[in-house]
Amino acid sequence: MVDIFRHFAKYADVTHRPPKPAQFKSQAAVFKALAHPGRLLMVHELSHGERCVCELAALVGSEMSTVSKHLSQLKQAGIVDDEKRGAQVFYRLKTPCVMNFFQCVTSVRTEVAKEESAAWQ
Amino acid sequence: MVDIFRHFAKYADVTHRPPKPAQFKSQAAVFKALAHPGRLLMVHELSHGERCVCELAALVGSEMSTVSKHLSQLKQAGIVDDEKRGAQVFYRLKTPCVMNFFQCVTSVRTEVAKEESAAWQ
DNA sequence: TAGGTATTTGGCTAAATCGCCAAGGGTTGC
DNA sequence: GCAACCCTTGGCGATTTAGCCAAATACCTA
Repeated sequence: MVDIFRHFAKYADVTHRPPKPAQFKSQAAVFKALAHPGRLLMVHELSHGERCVCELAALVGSEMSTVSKHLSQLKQAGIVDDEKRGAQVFYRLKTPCVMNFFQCVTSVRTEVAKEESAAWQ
Repeated sequence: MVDIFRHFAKYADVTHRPPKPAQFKSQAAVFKALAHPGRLLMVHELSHGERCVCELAALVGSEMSTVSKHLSQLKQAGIVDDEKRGAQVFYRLKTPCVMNFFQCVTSVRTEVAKEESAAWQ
């Protein structure tokens, strides 16, 4: 039987934490916030600069209340930050490194698409 | 009124595609596959090398049927690949660049934790 | 103060997800 | 063959998520 904990035990030694995956739950929350086409579109748009809620609502074509909840999720995950100026609330990317994901994800998807098209041959 | 499509129109010009967010749906599927603590733990483990299903099931402490479905999701998203050898099925990371996510996500979470601890002062 | 705009929150229903159990298929070894 | 093991699939109830509407809140202007 292989010792499946050998790598994880090494990790636990470094962090001085029990091998319980609490940090994975926290990290999963970030990915969960990005796991929605509309929210992904908003993040992409925010990479060009800050936007108010009404602009993003028009972009994704949903109710403003829906968009507001999506932005709340992104804020909760630590991906965006908001600032109220007058009657409007402007959102901006908090951690631009999130945009680095897109290149990798795109490569993943193009690889998948390549295989799917090959399956039709 | 601000022209909310100015940036998106530019993007559409480059890609020669309509501004419909079909690619965002595809990308969201990748993030959705990573949006689970158990799957994240498995991906992390697979970054050290290939593992069979029973090893991963013991690692996350779930039924093998549950783990098998999780791995199926990761495979569907193009993140992992599988190979059957004898009675066992080994999974491995297909796109190691996925691991680049973790550093950024960790920075996001530590930033959030910093703010949360500051809120207790 | 009243009215219009911008945003958030609550509530509701439909849909998706999760994890378990049971059942089935494939492989190894006796 | 057949028993044991590895893995996948189907199905089920419980939980979560999505998106709309309505209501509440905050701000600006007249």
